Amino acid sequence: MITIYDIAKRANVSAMTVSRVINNSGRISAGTREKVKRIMEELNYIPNSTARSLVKQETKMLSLLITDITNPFFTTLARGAEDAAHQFGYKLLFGNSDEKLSKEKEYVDMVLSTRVDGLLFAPASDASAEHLAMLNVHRIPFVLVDREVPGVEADMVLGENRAGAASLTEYLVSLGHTRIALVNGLGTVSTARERHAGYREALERHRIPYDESIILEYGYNRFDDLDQLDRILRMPDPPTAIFAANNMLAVSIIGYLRDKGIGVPEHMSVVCFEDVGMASKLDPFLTVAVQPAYEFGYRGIRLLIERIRSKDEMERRVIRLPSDMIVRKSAGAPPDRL
Amino acid sequence: MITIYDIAKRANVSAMTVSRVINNSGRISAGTREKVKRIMEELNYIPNSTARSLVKQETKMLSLLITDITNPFFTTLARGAEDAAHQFGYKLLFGNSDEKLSKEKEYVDMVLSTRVDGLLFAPASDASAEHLAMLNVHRIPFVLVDREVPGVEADMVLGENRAGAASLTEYLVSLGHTRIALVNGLGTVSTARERHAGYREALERHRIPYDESIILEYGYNRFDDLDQLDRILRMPDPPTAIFAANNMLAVSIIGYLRDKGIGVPEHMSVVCFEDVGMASKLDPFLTVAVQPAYEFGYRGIRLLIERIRSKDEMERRVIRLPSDMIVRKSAGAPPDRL
DNA sequence: TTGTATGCGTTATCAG
DNA sequence: CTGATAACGCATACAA
Repeated sequence: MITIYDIAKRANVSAMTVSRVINNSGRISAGTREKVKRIMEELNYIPNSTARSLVKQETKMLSLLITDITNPFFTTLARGAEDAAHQFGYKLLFGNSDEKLSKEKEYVDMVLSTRVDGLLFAPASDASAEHLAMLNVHRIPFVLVDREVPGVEADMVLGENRAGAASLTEYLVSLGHTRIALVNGLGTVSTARERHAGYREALERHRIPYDESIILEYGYNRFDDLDQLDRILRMPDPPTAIFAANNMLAVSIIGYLRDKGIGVPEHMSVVCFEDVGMASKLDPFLTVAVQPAYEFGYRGIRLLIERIRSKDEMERRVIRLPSDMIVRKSAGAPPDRL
Repeated sequence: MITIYDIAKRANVSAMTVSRVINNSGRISAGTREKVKRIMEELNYIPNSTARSLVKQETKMLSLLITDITNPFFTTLARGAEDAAHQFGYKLLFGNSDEKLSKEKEYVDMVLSTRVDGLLFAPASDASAEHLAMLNVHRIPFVLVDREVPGVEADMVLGENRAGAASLTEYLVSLGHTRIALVNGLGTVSTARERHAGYREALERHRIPYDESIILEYGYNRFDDLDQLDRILRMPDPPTAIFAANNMLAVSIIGYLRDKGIGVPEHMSVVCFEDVGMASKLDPFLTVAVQPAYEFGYRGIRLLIERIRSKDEMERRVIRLPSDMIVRKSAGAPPDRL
């Protein structure tokens, strides 16, 4: 490996001089600067950032922890995060918790020892508080993205889940639906609670009774126990519409309905939070509330970098990003009205 | 920051003893081991891997460079890579070249200075050879994934593009099509060349004339200049089917046809290489050749780790992964036969 | 079983 | 404008 000493020897200067030209620090005569630069080129020298990190106590690495790398929302978010990081001279370490606390913990341990300069964190659930506490112990700055955690004070980039869910629900109501099922994420995740609140709020506004028996809960990426859905379909007064709290759930639900021969939207209307990536381009079918996923990532990283630079002197910042309802074809009037 | 010296002082041992219990190396009396461990717990000690990397000359970090982070093929590949890396105790640094050589170069420079132990590399084009050469200069092991580069000898995980493309084409032929357009990726990318070869091979096998005027070339992620497509649609004898060389192209083409009021498959059959993620779950519509994307990533990382461990003593390995044709509904008999 | 000296590649500090 | 020295946190080699 070529080091600054190799360069120094060849250039007949000290290692410090080489270091200075690399970092453009201190005054250096044009002559030696050119000479050193030339030799660095010749020898294909590349600074060792490990060594630099050790002395400077910073790695210029940020970490992004998401809960589902196969979900287009998170990959688009990742894209935004990567762009921002790259733009500001940071590298990005990715992690995928799969919505699992155990994987999340392993990942937190990993980044702790890697000494990243900061973390953009999408917590798997409220229980992530414990992992966040570890970050605090070790003074690693972090920004929460997409989800918040009760009791944890931090910079955050969140969606307007409540308003978005209310709009989607009201849209169904405007179509004539009064029996609207909610297939939600787990109650331990803030977005699920907020979407639930928005749903309920819309119902109340229109004096539609809230019925717990048509509220279902699943993990955002694990739609396994279909019996629950089956149960509400077999009710004497089954729902005529389903509000799925995220895209994966919506996709699974529609597949399930298709297998049962239940047409969407003829027999059942379906809307959901989050767009479905390529699917909506291939066939603009699903009516959704789209979140600005790229912005989540981009602004999250920016916030994080500002936090790192300002240490604890900046006051806490929370950004709320609105979602945008896109009406397509998966919801229509309830069948009994036709 | 807590260091091994802090632990050592509290435990009345030397730093080396602490280092030994951390690494389970050398013989240590059960007593001191326990004592040291307890104190590490108390102080929330976490080893500084930057320092460790510097002395051990390895970072336990691998890097994955893909060309499109929004393409489900690559995110699934990434998922496999991450699983493998995690399983073998490596961290994964992600990069996204966007099919652009300039971004690829920046990324290569970055990882070079980060001193990752190895790279899983999906080259943007044949011109990536230059960047690969830089890796060789600095003795960074790498494995090529999805695409190969002429003149570059390396371990690789590739798809059976030729056979897959031939199957897809033959399927169209079996449906009765004889005018089949190919909307391909750039000729500077190995997969595009191989898919083209497979297409041509199938045509020849069935004595169908090969017509260059219905071969189009686009970047895999940039389907902009639609005039080309328009031109072949207006031909006196337009194609009755289109073979899109990747998923993004297929999605764009179908959107374009839809806007023109051309129904798929009634007026035009469309098939493509690569599945379309959620879209195929939401509506199993597109007939495709699916590649085992997860395996690409998982096996790529395994190959890379084996290469790192064996230095240059292992012989070169090339893994070819077959694709699987899934017949859905986007292709049918040519309209003039109905 | 445990400790001491040294070095990994770089930068901060202070001296010249 | 340039250089010598120490330090970052840890592990290797050797000694005790």
